[in-house]
Amino acid sequence: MDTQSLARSLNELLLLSTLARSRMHGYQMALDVEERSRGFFTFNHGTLYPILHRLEKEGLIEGAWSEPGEGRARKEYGITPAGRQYLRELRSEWADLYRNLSRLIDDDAQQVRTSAA
Amino acid sequence: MDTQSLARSLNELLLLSTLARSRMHGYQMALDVEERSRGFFTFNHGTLYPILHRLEKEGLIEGAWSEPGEGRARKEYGITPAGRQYLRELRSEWADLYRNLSRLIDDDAQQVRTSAA
DNA sequence: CTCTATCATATCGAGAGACGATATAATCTG
DNA sequence: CAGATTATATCGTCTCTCGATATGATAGAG
Repeated sequence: MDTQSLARSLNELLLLSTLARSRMHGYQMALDVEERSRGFFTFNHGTLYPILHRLEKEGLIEGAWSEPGEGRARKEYGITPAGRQYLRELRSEWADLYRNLSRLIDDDAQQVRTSAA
Repeated sequence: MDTQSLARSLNELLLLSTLARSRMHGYQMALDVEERSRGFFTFNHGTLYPILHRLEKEGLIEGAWSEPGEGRARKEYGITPAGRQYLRELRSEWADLYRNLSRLIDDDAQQVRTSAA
């Protein structure tokens, strides 16, 4: 496990899984994640945009600026096939992580119960 | 969710839950975590010791050097009551995190399945 | 019509912390 | 005795989050 990149991995997972549901622009992704998680997950703007730029650079998402004249300028993103593949990997990594973590935690809980008895 | 401190939180969880099972020294904790997770979690030494020092400073663990003459000098740690309390909080935080994450992921998986059908 | 709040994107500096490298030394093994 | 392993410690680098700050468009209030 690369613990260093956990935050990055989680942020990417949240954004990509949101984009997998439907195309949308950055600000909307942040609102969507926050709303769907009932406020549990949030995005700082200073975190959000650099991640989107990185994901686009890596070909995992694709962005297109709205036509001038169609209201406020925004960049709408969609997930690419590579992005979907990477999303599957992230999902699997987090499932593995939590599976392994639970096993240790459950062991401990049992241990605590035993030694407290 | 404070995503920045995820790595820190996970590392602390791994170490504290190990110490909750039995007293041991730092190097042994790293081996223990690695062994019990069948190699999934590992600790770099450059990560391990600073964390132990921090946890001790915060009163979550207590260390005592082995008597000189009892073989190789090592520092044996035990978890404090405050440490056990903090461990419970960490467990709960991670359970919350994964519960919230799964909910979003499951939603997406459903969406993907639906749109692929 | 003007003023303010919100929408929307962007970047920068500071700080935190993991990671690999490096150091030190005792002990065990061949 | 030599090399491997045990055991702790620290330092510099690198990555990344986070809060602050900037910019400007648009919508709604008065």
